[in-house]
Amino acid sequence: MAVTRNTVQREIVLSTVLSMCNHPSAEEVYDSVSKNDSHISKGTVYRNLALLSQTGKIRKIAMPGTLADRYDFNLKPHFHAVCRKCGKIIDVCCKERADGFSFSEPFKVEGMELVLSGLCSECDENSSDKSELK
Amino acid sequence: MAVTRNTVQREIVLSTVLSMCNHPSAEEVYDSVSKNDSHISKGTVYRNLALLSQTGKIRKIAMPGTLADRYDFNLKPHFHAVCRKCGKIIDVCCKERADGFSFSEPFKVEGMELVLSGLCSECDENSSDKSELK
DNA sequence: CTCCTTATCAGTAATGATTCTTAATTAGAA
DNA sequence: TTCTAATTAAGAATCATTACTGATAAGGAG
Repeated sequence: MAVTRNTVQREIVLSTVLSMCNHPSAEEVYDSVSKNDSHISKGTVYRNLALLSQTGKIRKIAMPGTLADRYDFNLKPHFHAVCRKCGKIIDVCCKERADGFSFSEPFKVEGMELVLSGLCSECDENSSDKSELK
Repeated sequence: MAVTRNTVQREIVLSTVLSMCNHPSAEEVYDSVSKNDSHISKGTVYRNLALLSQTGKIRKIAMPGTLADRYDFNLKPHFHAVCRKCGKIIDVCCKERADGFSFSEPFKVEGMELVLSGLCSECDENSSDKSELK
């Protein structure tokens, strides 16, 4: 419903994410924006990252636990692996077999967290569907 | 290294999780404990849930985004699906095929988040391994 | 059984990521 | 150009979780 406007802030946030190839967090996007271009408030960065991922311009990577969420310019379907020590994120392609992961670089898998999201049967039936939950 | 003691609080937290079959969050465990048994402080509940999952008594389900983490008494390997509306968690068995998920009850999949954790090649090599990252 | 070390506790302040609030600004249709 | 709703900056608020502090108690040594 909402009419989406083209703002310079939104354009800067988008181009910043597209220029960063390291799955940046909102904080890192904010830092990069602050360093390079004009000043954009942190709330605006968060809001635009959410908006851009909703409209499919970028992709949001919801990290487990209290780790900060990341954003990805790569829209092709793939999964991610986080290094427990340095926090680096590595792309993972999922082949036909469940056990056949292929990594963009070597990675020692210690654990995995898969969470599917959607609707349970009850909520699907009485679907006044407001996306109550985050 | 740390010698683990047997405390009543730890025993209560464990038995509470074991008695709850609905993947409770730390807050829900705290509520249940407060309602039934004696008083245990919230910090103690959090600490014991972490400790119990580290020692393999229960399993921690790190939820993506800002959703509260959950705990599971079921140690058998399986994944989880969260309802976007009511937040209910449903068990998912992963068969041989990547596309072959089987659910404990009907669920409409709208999205999935898979995050592998472990060590990238650099961190694996210079492994003074302190688990710096959460 | 008593003593002693130190893991653990209760209570609460602090943290960190994210969202919300409010008043001012501005994109873009009329 | 004018008007209005979308957007912004700045900072307060929220929420899950962790850290801190002084008090308590588990369990091995004697």
